[in-house]
Amino acid sequence: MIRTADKHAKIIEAAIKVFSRKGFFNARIADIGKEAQVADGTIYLYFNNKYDILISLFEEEIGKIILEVKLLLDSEAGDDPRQMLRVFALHHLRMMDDRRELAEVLQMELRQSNKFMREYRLTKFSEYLDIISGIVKQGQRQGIFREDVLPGVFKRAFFGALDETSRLWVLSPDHSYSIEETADQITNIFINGIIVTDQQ
Amino acid sequence: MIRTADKHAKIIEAAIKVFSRKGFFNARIADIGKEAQVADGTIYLYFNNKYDILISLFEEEIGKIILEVKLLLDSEAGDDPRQMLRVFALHHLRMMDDRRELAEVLQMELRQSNKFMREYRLTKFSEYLDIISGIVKQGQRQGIFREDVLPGVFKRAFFGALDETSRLWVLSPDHSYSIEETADQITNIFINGIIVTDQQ
Amino acid sequence: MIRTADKHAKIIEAAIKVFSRKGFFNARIADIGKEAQVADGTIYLYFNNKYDILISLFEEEIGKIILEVKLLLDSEAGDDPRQMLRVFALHHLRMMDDRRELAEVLQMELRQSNKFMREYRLTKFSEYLDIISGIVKQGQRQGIFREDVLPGVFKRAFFGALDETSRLWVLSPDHSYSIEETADQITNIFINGIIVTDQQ
Amino acid sequence: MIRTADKHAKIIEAAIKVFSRKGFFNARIADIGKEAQVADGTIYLYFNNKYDILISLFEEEIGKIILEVKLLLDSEAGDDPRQMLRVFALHHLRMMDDRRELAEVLQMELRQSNKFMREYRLTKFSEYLDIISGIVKQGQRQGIFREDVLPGVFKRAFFGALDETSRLWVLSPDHSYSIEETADQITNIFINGIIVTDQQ
DNA sequence: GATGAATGAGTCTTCATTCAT
DNA sequence: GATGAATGAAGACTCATTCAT
Repeated sequence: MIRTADKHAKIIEAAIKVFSRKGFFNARIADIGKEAQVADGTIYLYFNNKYDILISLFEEEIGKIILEVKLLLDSEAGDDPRQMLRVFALHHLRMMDDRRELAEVLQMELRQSNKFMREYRLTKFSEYLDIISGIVKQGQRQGIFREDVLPGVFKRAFFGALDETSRLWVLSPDHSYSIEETADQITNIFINGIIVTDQQ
Repeated sequence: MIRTADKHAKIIEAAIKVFSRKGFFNARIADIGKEAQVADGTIYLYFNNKYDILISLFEEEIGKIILEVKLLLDSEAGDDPRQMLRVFALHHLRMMDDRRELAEVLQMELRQSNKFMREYRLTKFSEYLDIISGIVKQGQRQGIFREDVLPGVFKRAFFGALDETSRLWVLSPDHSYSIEETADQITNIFINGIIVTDQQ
Repeated sequence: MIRTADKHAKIIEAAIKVFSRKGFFNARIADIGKEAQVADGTIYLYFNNKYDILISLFEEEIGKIILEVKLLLDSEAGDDPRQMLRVFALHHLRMMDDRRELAEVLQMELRQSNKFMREYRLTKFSEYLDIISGIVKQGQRQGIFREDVLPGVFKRAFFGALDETSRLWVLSPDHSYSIEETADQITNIFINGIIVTDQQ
Repeated sequence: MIRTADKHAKIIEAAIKVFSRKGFFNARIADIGKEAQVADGTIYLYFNNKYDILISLFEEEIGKIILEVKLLLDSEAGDDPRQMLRVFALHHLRMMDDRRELAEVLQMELRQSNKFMREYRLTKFSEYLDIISGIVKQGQRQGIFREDVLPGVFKRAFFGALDETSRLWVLSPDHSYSIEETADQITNIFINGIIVTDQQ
């Protein structure tokens, strides 16, 4: 039914707003209900419990981001892994800037969840990080990136750099530097850091 | 009094253990009391409330880390900003590996706190990050690092990379790569990323 | 309509199963709906509320039992009040054994209901007990039972003895004694207890 | 500490009142707290949960009753099992009459509990019933009661008769017959029912 | 200073009941 | 008549904090 899909989405949207405002633990189910304009009990028709809302939110929203970034990589990065990293970084920072509330939730709650809801396994998040290591591996096959770079370390370092940087805007929304500038800065550092140079 | 100092420290230590095990919100004051072998009420002789324990923990422990890393930079890095970044990275990862429980607390709770306890201002954390930007600035003055690198962006990117990487061990303590190897990987990426090269 | 009667009966049957399994208070309307294969809302077309299901169940099922036992008394007990008590006891215990689920509901819920749903007056239950006192009175008129026996006390004592005894099977369905044996034991005690003897 | 014992007892007393008034399921913890003049949370310092209050209540109160009746049997019944049954019946009915609220709770809730809190095993209740079968066995050894009477059936029948009868007063406190009269009636029936007579 | 019993506000979750379809 | 999605009141239980000892 259309109703059903509607309400599920409305609740997730409301939860993003409320969690971003108060944090997961300080948010009350009643807050989400009010924001989504449904009764408290209705939430439990779509989610098992409060944790389940957070987990669903993570998986669904990160799922959307993955689709977006993959589309963008296909259409705008060609086959150049340097360009791909640039596209990934720019998309990540833009998304974090456009969807401020979602960004806050991801930054604040994802880590806790990783630990306390281990049963759920944040599979989508892993998938997101694996896009980065995939790019690195491709670049290594193409002889563009150094062979000694560990993709599994790089993906975390690159994501960590982007994530920590974007917190700047989430916390203080008046950028001193533009998103594009920052994305360039970071991507340049990482590309220069792993590119094969003549003298080496 | 020495006793007093004793108990304050005992409570902080206990809080680190309990918060790392359960997270701040799931931890009960009673848990900390039991772990520290003091009565619940005693905790309120040393801290204003539950939040205050977390904030004090942050400031004091990060304060210690700052002292350690500054000492190390003085004694082992000479005047070379590349070496300084290497020392910083290695110290950070070692510390996160040695003090696993503290590492978990910092990684899980620092972000939430940044937002919800704004009044407290995590001044020590800022100070810690500023060590990185200080190194970059020095390197730029020495003509070793590129002028166009923004120290304020770099410090966050570098810290983010280290932080995200170290989560690997916190979550799955059986490293596949050694700490030294990883510290080298990351430092190399960042140094290569910002170093002044001949052709430029 | 036959359909209607059908559904009313289906719901009562389902309620017996569910109440016996979980008890009245722990049973959910949804459980009954699922068991009866009707929607939750449908139940409210046939009953005013949850209590009403229980009360209807009592009155209807006890009504059936009364009809059965009266038929049996007519056909098998002749005019002998001793035989009548025997028939009553045997029928009661057999019924409790055959309809285990109904037995559980009666034993567990009848007492609570007596108190909290006073408005409803368990008239059928009173009628059932009055069969016993009727037998006693007849026996007294016939000079078989002692005049000083109070039928109003006897009916409760006799019913209580049967009821409490039958709980043995409801709780632990593997009898050590047969139903007939037990019915005889109890009836003998009560008949011997009130019969007019030569020496008295 | 005396305080502790005090509060535990106060809560049990309050629970008896509240449960007798509203029944276990309709009673709210807040009701008990108010009645006992303690905060809701305090109740959870002395009991694990709502069920635990009921179970504790059962075990403790039945424990007291057992002590009383055993004392009475020792002091007033001599060695005559007929007299012992009489004493038991009289004590039971008197107690049910004197402690009306406790009586209601026992009559209304004991059966449900038997089923739903099986884990707890109502050991004290079993012990209480075993006093009856003990008397019967003694009477059989003395040649006063018939050998073919099954003590395990008798104990339930006798208790059931007393229990069901006493509900008369609990529900409608204005007796038409005195307690002594009723106790005599029932005991006579049961004694006559199982006594060895000359002709047998 | 130290204790820990007591407090009671706060919240997730359940579920009987309703009503638009 | 039948449905079942939606409602929202209700209540068991937790736990940070206090304060008399």
